[in-house]
Amino acid sequence: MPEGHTIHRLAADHRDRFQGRKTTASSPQGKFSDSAALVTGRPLDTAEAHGKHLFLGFQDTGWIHIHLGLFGKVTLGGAPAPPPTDTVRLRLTNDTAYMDLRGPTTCALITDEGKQAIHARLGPDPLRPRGEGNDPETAWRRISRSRTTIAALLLDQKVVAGVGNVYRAEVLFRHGIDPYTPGKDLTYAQWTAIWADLVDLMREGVRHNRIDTVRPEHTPEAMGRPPRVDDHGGEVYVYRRARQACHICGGEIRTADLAARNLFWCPTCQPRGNRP
DNA sequence: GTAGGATGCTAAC
DNA sequence: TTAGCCTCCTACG
Repeated sequence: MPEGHTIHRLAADHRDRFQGRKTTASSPQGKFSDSAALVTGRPLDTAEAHGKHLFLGFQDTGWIHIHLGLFGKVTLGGAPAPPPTDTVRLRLTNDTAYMDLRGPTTCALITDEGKQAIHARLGPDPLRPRGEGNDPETAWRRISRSRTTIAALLLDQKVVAGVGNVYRAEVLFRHGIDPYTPGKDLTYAQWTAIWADLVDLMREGVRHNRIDTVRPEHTPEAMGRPPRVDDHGGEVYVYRRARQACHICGGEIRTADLAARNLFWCPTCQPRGNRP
């Protein structure tokens, strides 16, 4: 399931399996058939991610722009590909590999200009190379003059690209910051620490293809507690742990609706007073 | 078998 | 602020 780390991992996986090789594209489900026909027979030049957007570049054809949304899923495997099911929006194959895309919000063939327009409306991405505006200062310019809560700002892709509901909850917990703190009340030091942490956490997420945020000293083993299993694959402090005990203080994790998303936090470890 | 959610986002009110 | 989109999985009868 897709936050930025998933998409950057997919870009790398596509480069490994498809780059420089003739690709066959099809749309068993039908909605991408015309564009698939244009791509078929072309080699993949490159694959790139910005936030939660994936771009697959095909020689002389353009870019397949993919956004997984909440449900979208990519399956990668070796040849021969199994018979596609009727929900497969896009299938890519070559001699040795296949990719199936299901349920995306977006799967469209776009031009260089179209791609530029998407980059232009996205904020800096902790997983992209630093420089040319892709840095914490660019985000800070918006955050530091916003009355919106830091929890909402972190999910705003124009402010930071790639952070989703899990990283939002976890990074705020790791820095002891009340999610309802207005952006303008955050200190620059707090923000640069959050950014640096996102860089580390999300790189780790790309490497392991899952979200782990619990520091070594807080693992169940280190705390002398029984092992735990979070049902979304990674080890986390607060995400989807409403009404359970905080791993650090033992208090109850809280949840609330914030801008139509589920927010999780520990009111003890992220106190309201913990503001400048 | 079916309802309801889920790591997302946008257009329209 | 809400409805709508897209799919899969779990919990509950």
